[in-house]
Amino acid sequence: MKIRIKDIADRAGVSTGTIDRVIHGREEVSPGTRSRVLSILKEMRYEPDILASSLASRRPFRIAVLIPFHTPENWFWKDPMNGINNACSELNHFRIEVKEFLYDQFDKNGFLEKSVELLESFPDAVIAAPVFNHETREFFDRCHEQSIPFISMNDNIRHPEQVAYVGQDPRQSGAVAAQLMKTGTNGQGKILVISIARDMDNYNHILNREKGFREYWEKLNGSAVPEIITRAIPKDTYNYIKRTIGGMFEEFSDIRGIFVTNSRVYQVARFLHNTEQKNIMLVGYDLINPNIKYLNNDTIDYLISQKPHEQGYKALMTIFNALRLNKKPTPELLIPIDIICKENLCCYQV
Amino acid sequence: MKIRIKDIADRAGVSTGTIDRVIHGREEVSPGTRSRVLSILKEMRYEPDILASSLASRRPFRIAVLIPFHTPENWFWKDPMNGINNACSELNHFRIEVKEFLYDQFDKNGFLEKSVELLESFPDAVIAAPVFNHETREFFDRCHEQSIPFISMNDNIRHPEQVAYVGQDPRQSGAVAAQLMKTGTNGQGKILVISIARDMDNYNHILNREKGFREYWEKLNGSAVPEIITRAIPKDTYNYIKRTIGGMFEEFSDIRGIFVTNSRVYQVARFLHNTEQKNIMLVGYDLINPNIKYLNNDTIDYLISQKPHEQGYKALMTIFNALRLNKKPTPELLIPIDIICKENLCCYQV
DNA sequence: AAAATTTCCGTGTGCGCACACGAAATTACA
DNA sequence: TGTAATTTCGTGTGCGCACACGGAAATTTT
Repeated sequence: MKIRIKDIADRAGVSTGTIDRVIHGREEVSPGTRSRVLSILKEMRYEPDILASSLASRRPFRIAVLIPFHTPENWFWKDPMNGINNACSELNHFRIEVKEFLYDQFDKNGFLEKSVELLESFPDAVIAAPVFNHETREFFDRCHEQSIPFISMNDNIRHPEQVAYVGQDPRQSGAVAAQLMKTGTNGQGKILVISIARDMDNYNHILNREKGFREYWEKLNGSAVPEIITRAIPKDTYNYIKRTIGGMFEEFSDIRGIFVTNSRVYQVARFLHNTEQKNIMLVGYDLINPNIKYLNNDTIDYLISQKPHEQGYKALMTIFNALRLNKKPTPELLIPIDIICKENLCCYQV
Repeated sequence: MKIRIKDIADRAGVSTGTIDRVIHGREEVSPGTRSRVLSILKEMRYEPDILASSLASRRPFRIAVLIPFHTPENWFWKDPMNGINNACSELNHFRIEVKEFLYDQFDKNGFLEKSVELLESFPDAVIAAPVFNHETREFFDRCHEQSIPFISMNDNIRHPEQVAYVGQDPRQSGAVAAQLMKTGTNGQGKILVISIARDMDNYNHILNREKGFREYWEKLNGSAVPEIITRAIPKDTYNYIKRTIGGMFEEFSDIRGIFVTNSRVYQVARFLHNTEQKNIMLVGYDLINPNIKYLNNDTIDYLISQKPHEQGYKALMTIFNALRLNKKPTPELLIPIDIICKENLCCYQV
């Protein structure tokens, strides 16, 4: 039923050793038999038995991870790493090893150093998050030169050679936020779009989310459309935010909703809570603790989850499936845009 | 590093064959050595290598599935079965076999026949959906007698011996629907709760969803609370539904929202669409085609997904993990209560 | 033409486990 | 005490593959 190396060998009139050499692309095979074996392999649709293969090979399958490290103040990259490690432990029967190359997400040189270190370790595959766009692109080129397959997560840079991209569509998530806003405000009044970001971190995401948010209303015809006021806040200290948002409330009347384009939404929630403004609809991103706190006391109405854990998990699973099981993935693995409220929160917490 | 049977054998002063007999609970081992080996196994924390184990054993791991079949008119059980089959093909390296025992969900005798047939095939594990509560309970007892592990999905019956339950919390999903309703109506006006169900299928689910919906408003203090009017519709023909709902609109003024407690929400959507009532908020269940149609044309505002595919997938994965990998699962595997709108629909469609 | 390389390929062993077979030890029975 | 029956256990083989080793054939060198 199942085709084994032995079957191929019999058919080709050579020994299993030769088949093995062909399969693994090793030398010491004459061009003639090599091409003959290759065609028989294809013809008989040989697929290696991953059980026997993993059992017999001493060397583990080594995956290198190149993402920023997390700190007590910046836990953003903690969940993706956990997701990767969880996937790894689920697959550890297959002798998988994950090696972490973690860098400071604000230090370009640190990134470069780590990426060199990574390439010198000659891993079997790479998972990377493109924080520094240009540098990551060069790093991927280097991977390709060394013929190391790689996968990108969280932020798409569409390298022609990448196995896949795992992440969320930021435009679409902006549209989801707009739909929630429409349900809550019915298109009346004004809506603020607030981006709180120092150092432009994740700036692409923020821009695209806002874009998707605005496009939603443009596509709407016939219904009422609110006035949308955008503001970028370059500092994430509470005092600064309080002053900025407070100023906007003085400047504009009839504000019905606020859409915060990233995880800093808890700062706006804090402001609304402190000033006891109950009837403002508030939507933001990410299930981090301060956000959850304000979700539970009804200051934040909805959060959109990026599912960082699942991103890491899927990245590892996908690259394993692609390389060990020969299952070619869809090039863009889009993570669902989950809408979280107080009532369904519990199911999403790991 | 890793403990093998050989290590245990050396330690116990016997051969690997004896260890094998102890591990598999076979006879032909003296009580003395058996207990000695058992304690050494525990002490050294032996865990079998599932790779080698699957490779060496000729017999596949046979899983029996006892759920209703689906028809062109009743596709409810199609996705769970697909989820099971997908999980199976992901695990098929490990020599897994799924055998389906499908019955008519309205025919109790058919269920009984299939369950007898199943037990006579002596599977290694069972996945079942408890449509007939009492009969399923007896069936689980029978499984336990034959020492066949089993897992229940979609509807919880809490059998003491079951490996786990996979499904959604219907109460909580009712609360989610209520939260959406509150966002959309702000607690003003009246809300209808409609249950369209012939033959009381899934009746428990329906009751609990309504319960959760009502409890949400009871817990609310300080805010406006709408008047909630419940109605059960025992037939699912459009004419009947049109008459009933039409009557309610005549009877009650200021209806702002409708919550349909199951997948028949498309019938209500059809009514609203035909009568051109645009400002009624409509929330229901399940991503089935007619519902998706009305979601896309803005008649249905939100759908709650039961993720039937994921339920089947998780059921199989869980029982495999529990039995082959010795990973004990959490007894209740609750599927997230996903909120679907037109904008995030695409990510959830398989 | 013999020797020295180099190219090409077959054989054998082991990964950790399952299971069949048969041997040894023990017990039962005459 | 000897034999048969039974219990208890060890050995060997195979699952499909990876990889080391060494041998034969082809090629080059002397």
